[in-house]
Amino acid sequence: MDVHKLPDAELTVMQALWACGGEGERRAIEEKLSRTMAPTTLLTLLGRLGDRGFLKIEKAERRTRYTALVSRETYLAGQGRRFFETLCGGDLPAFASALCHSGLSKEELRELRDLLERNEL
Amino acid sequence: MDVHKLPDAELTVMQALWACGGEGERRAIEEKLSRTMAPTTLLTLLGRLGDRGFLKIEKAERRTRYTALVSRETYLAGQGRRFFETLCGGDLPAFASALCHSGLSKEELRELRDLLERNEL
DNA sequence: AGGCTTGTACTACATTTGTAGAAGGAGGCG
DNA sequence: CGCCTCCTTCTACAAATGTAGTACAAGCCT
Repeated sequence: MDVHKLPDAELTVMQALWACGGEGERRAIEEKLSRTMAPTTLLTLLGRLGDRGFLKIEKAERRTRYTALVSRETYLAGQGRRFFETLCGGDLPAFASALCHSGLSKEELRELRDLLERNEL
Repeated sequence: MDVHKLPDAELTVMQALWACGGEGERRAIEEKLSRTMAPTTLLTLLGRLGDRGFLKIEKAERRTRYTALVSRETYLAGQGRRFFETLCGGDLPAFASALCHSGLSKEELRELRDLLERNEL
């Protein structure tokens, strides 16, 4: 249940993999990356993510296939929890205040409330 | 406006400093720490936080006084923003979903909505 | 005054993270 | 068949992070 935090570079790669629908080859992932990095760098990060159990690596003759083992939703939920517990110390008012001052517009906040209400059911 | 992310160990120290009301001497901070660490370790971390501009270090003859330059609220708001923008990619529904699945109870979620509504005004 | 206590400054070092070059294997092309 | 290209594996290394020992200054106790 406790999803470990990823270093920034690895998170970037996971985001790309999730953007590929959770699986793909190196090339596809590379295209979804929000910033460039040497192919070997990407491979290194993918390897580390594999070690951490965030994805599965299947080697074919020519290509290698990467499949996410942790979904974006799961990861986000884990980090949301982390934010609330670790950063805010489990203090709801502090949490709410942080959200309110995190640069969201009034409309966005209103929408967020709606979404929370609907999700809640 | 963009508050940089702190490494875990340094965050732990800042939390302790904030718990001291934003300023104090090494000893006071040490008492608020959520976990133990060698005094020298604490000093090292305080020094690094000073370098980052998170706190001010004033040396007296015998004691040294540490004063937070970044408030807890500011930091939390910055990290909330970071969570929304970087982790959730600015996607409000994903953000809401993450909050809903982050282990908060129904009551807590309801309270969160209320707090958001009140803060919003 | 001599030694113990407390506090700080330096220095050190293992790990983790960020990045990538060198090298080797496999398929395609002239 | 020999070469070029693409992909991956290994190895490397600097910077950031986590943790702490050593050493030295200022009081304090006897």
